[in-house]
Amino acid sequence: MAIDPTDPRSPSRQIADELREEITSGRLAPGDALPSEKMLVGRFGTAPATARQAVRLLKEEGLVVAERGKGVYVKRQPPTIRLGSHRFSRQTRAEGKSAFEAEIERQGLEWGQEVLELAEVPAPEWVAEWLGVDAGATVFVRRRRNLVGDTPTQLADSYYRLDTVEDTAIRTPDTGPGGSYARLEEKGLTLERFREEIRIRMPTPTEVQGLRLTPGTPVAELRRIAFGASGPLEVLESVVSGDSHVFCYEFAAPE
Amino acid sequence: MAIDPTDPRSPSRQIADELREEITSGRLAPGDALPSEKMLVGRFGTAPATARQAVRLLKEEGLVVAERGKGVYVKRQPPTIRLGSHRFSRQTRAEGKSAFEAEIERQGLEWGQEVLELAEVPAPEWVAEWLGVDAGATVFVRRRRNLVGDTPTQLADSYYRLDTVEDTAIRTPDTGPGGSYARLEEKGLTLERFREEIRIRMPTPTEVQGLRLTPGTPVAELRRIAFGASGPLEVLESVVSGDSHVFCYEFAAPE
DNA sequence: AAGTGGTCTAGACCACGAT
DNA sequence: TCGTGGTCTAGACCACTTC
Repeated sequence: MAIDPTDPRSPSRQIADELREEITSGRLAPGDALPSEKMLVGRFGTAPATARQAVRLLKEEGLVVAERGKGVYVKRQPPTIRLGSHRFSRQTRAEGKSAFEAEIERQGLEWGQEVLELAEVPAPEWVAEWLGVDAGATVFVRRRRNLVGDTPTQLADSYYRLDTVEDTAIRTPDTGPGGSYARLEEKGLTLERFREEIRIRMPTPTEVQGLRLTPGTPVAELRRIAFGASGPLEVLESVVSGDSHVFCYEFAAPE
Repeated sequence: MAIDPTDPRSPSRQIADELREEITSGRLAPGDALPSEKMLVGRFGTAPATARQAVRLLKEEGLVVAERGKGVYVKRQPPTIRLGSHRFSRQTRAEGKSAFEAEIERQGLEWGQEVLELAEVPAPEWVAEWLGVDAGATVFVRRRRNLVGDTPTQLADSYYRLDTVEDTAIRTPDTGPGGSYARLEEKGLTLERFREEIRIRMPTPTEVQGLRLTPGTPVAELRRIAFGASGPLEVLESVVSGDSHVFCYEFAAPE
């Protein structure tokens, strides 16, 4: 139970491994408090900073989360949001629901959205390339934050060519029933296929704040391009917290 | 350039933000060395541990990587491996290439694979469910590690029902040309569709070692089920390093 | 030998939560 | 008020790399 000086692992590693074992074995369940720093010092006989280092390792692994003035707790699993290709069903749009909304309600969760910015901006390089416009051309961007319950789970920026969204509710805070895709189809711009790319990384400090992420939570960066008959209609970049999302895809075996 | 005591950010945050700005602005390019701990102490006038704390924040963000006895360097972008639905083309199998192999060679990279274990094991719960066998039933598992160049990038465990792989090279170290999917099709088990789920998390210490991950690198956990006409043929669980992979999917707009 | 990061000791003060 | 974690000071020793 104490530190073994002959062990090749450093003391902080030994403490971290011991606590991790208690977590994975279930002796410490999600929501349970870890021993406080002082208790670890007493139990293992190290300096406070060494006990802290051990707890920090577990935080970096995303196993535990500290709450200021209270203690360090084994992370609870947040409700999982499944993001799948069935999001883009025309049928759900007909029912007046957006892709995100449909996905959340299908799972019986509450839903919310904040519009952060509506603006005309110079297109970032990759957006210009995907939208098929000149580098630096002006495009319309819709930045928003999606909420499940009262916790933000997704930052999403949609980019459009100016002529695509001309005279549509996509340029206004409320896009109306069925969301922006419904507005595009009303204009005769039928969505035919999608391409998505998912990258994985640690969040920037801005994203940590915007998504209220706890340390040790990675994010997925999703880029989507929605194609109509005549070319790309929307390019989306979205950052979602990794601990509450699963991406699901189904596809037939190609030739 | 020094610490501002009136700044609400803690000194280590101020140093980290300053260094991050130098990285994102390009003044410190990928591969460049950060100022050493002692230089940071001289420049900002803090205790060594405070400078260390700043560097640790950047490591947790995955922006920098420390090399023992040398210094701390801005991370280089490793070559990106695109994992897309076109991996499973029957045509590439006909050319004698496995899904992974095809993907790598398409990008002009070198390829390797180590078989870690071939065994009959009791099915983990989710595998039993996906394969459609009883919980705890015996299944065949093929554990392997994929390499690009000499760096491991992917740990992959494939599970099969015993009757599926009976009398096939899938039970042997070398599955032969076209990989295991080619062997299944030779048996008349045609692959018809796939379902994939991607989760994002921080790696376990075992995975850090197995994939030679640097601190601050998240991983993706990919679960795939391959369906034949008569039901599931293979269930795969794969862990891939987040900093060298992009997942790509294309799909038509569903009804 | 000199420089680097990794870890540790042994304290200190602060902000915050619970009582 | 007391216990908690968050941050800091001011050193120390070690393992490793480079010269």
